[in-house]
Amino acid sequence: MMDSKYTPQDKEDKWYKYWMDNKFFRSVPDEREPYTIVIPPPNVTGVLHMGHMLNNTIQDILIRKARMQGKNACWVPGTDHASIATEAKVVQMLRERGIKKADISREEFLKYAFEWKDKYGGIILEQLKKLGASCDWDRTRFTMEDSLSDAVLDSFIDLYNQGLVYRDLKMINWDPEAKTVLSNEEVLHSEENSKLYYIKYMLKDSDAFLTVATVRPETIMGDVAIAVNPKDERYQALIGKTVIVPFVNREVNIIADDYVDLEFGTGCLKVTPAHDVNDYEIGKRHNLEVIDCFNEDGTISEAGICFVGLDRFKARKEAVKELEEKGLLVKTEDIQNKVGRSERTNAVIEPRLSLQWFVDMKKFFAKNPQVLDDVMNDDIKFYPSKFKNSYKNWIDNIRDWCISRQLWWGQRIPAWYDEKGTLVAVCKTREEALAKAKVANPSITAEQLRQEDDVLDTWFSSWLWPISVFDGFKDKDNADIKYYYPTNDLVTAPEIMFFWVMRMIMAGYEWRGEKPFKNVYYTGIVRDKLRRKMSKSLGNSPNPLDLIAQYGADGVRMGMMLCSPAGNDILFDEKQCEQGRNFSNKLWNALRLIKGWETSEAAQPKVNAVAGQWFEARFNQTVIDIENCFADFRISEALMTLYKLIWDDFCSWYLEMIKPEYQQPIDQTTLNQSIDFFERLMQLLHPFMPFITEEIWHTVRERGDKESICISSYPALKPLTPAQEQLIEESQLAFEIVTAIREIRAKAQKKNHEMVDCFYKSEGQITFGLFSDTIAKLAKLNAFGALTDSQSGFSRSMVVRGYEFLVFTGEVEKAQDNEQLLKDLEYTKGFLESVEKKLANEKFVANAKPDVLANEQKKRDDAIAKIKAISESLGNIKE
RNA sequence: GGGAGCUUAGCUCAGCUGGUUCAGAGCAUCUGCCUUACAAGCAGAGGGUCACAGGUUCGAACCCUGUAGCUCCCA
Repeated sequence: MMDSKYTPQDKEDKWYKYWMDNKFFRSVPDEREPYTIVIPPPNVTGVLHMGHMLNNTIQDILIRKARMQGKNACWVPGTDHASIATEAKVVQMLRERGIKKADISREEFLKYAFEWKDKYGGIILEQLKKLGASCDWDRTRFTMEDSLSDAVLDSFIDLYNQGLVYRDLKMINWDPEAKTVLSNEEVLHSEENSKLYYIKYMLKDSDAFLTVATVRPETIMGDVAIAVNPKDERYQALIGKTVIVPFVNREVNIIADDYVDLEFGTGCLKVTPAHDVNDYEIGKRHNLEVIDCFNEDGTISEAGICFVGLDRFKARKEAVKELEEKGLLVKTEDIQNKVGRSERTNAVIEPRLSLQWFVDMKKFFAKNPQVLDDVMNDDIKFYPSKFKNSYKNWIDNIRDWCISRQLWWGQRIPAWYDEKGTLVAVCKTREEALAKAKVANPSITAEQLRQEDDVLDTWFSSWLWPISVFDGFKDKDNADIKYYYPTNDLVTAPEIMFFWVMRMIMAGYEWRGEKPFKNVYYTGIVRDKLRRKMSKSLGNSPNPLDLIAQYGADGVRMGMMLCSPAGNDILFDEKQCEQGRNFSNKLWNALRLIKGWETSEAAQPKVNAVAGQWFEARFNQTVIDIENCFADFRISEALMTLYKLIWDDFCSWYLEMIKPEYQQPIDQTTLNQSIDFFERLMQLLHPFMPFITEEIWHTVRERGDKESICISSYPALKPLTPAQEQLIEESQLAFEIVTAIREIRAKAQKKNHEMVDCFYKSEGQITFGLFSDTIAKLAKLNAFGALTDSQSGFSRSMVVRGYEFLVFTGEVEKAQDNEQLLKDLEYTKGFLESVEKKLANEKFVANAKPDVLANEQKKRDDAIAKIKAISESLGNIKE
């Protein structure tokens, strides 16, 4: 006998192994229609978090469904090399072994890095398997492998040759912890509590002073001017005068510049071109010197003269202390200001003037206008479409993309310099570079050439991903890229729109002349019940693997999907997984019921035949509903629709209709029909809950060695016949009647096994179609028929759709039981009144469409009938 | 500061181009059931002035204007 509780743990590993052993997820080009998803490559250092769970569950649902629908489904997995994160891990590993990065060569470092990657880099992919992800693991790619690295270098060189990539000295975002530049997108800005310091700057040869407000006193040593707004009447007389910069006693001028905000602080701005983007601009306008007083690790440099070697935040404290001692600190204010932090290290970003490589985005879009256009005209469709706005807004205000990073882990930029540091060539090999260099300088030798030290941004690899995973750079016309590209769907979080989505689209048009995917589905962000984003630092994120262990992957998948409408954040609550687990158990018990039946030779009873016809109709109807949901990526709605079909229609109605008396056998026809339904329900459900559906599919019927539900044929779409439509219509009336009778039984405190009689008035006007016997069975009736004079005894009455029924419960009905009827009567009268008012309105009759009008008339007639029935019913009770 | 979006039941959300009893679903709640598939369950029930104020219309959750509150993106 099967256990009454489903235990997923032992089943899930078994089936994943079965799928892998039989290579069901393998895809190679053939004559079928392809359906392709490339995974947005997770960070190789990463471990599975709730965001991944959601994201990959959706991808798996899409890919499994496509696979069952006969498409050649290909889901390409892999990871990106995550330069900053991985480099930090490797440095840490080296430190543990007593090795300093500074003491080893670049080549040695990379050897260690690959060693680390081989050892720890696959964790997240293994975790995806626990989730049930049906990736083609033979296609697993990594952004640092040779073919993909070549693609990165080739595309860099290509862009350089077109003038789309350039090197320039600019203010950039510096991460002093990772000691590298970051792109704008990798900097997160948020409001933080800071202090605003009001500091005296003495006028030269005078006791007078200016008060300057700043949040960054540690940059005073880099001050080269004080700026005021030219319109600021307070300071007109001072423009052109000289002040003394504290600490360094530098003499600087008071200048006038429109940028200065009259309202902020005192209206006087200290200008530090090396350490602020706006100051840098002011400096350019006024030809000011740039004094960089920081080192790359955020400590004060020699150029700072004071506080040399101190960390910038310690220097700030020291500076404030010293200013106070010198009497130069006027006051301190608490303020909130925007602070930029590194997405990776959380270090406060330091604006820094630096020579870096950039992609000229405006020029790129001018060359590839489809990047914007094809999203706006839905050639690439965004779900939900509201994200088109953000996309456009971002492109309209685009800034150049900084792609160089001061790291070793990554593709080294293929640029070559001579001994003076002049760029002489952009090409892959030293030999090529030498040939190019010789054109300008015939005497140059290979040894004199120096390759760029910096590597390319990880995102400069992953934007090529939809092409490079199919080796579309190495061999432009290979069979894979021709077959799988463009891919179908990209599933990712909205915050990734600029990192991946837009850049993948850019790369797609630039190198393939074709979009990389047809649809982009943006998932919500996973938050906790309090709407806080799940994060490691808050500790509010459950460990996904623990959840899987507790509820089963199926339960967790279902739990996540039930509450994630497209584009809405999901407020994760373990209760949802519980709901998923409960559903698994429901399925399990349905299986138990069916497997427990003995069969008889008896012919199929009519009730069972009707049940079969009805469920077939409901099934077809739901398949269509689900398909429509999928067409709009309303995946959670698809699941809910299916959930209700299985729980309500199949378990609560269908199985109850056909269930034989206790320990009685069932006829073979009904059993076959039920197994058939069950099997098809499991197929519909398989994309959502792959494991339990496989288990049931194998249990409910004998299967061969290499058979699997995951490669079985998804139920076909069959439009409903008029007869089926009618059957569903009839069933709804029948169910209403059953529910009403059950309610009366409950009120009359009838035990489940106690049978009652039910008779209806209005004979001839009401028909139950094929459902008379079904009603009797489900409502536990002895007799069900038209009311005649022969019935006697105590009864309760009920009204369904304007028809009156008497349920003979054998007990006296109390007055309080009328309440519901009275309420009903009142409501219906009010309803009738509003309908009649509408119909009496000449303008309504004149303007409304004919079908609307007809409907209102029908509503009126129905209401009148209902009022009559209720009144009669109330009359009965009084007697 | 610029842009986008949201506000419907206790919670999370559906509600497409105004008109089917349109005010819905799931969860939660309440009541009664240990009925031999399932208490991780069964059967029933209650619950909303559709943020607020105006307007358009025969008719508004839906369209328009304003107000309040919230969220996100960008600077």
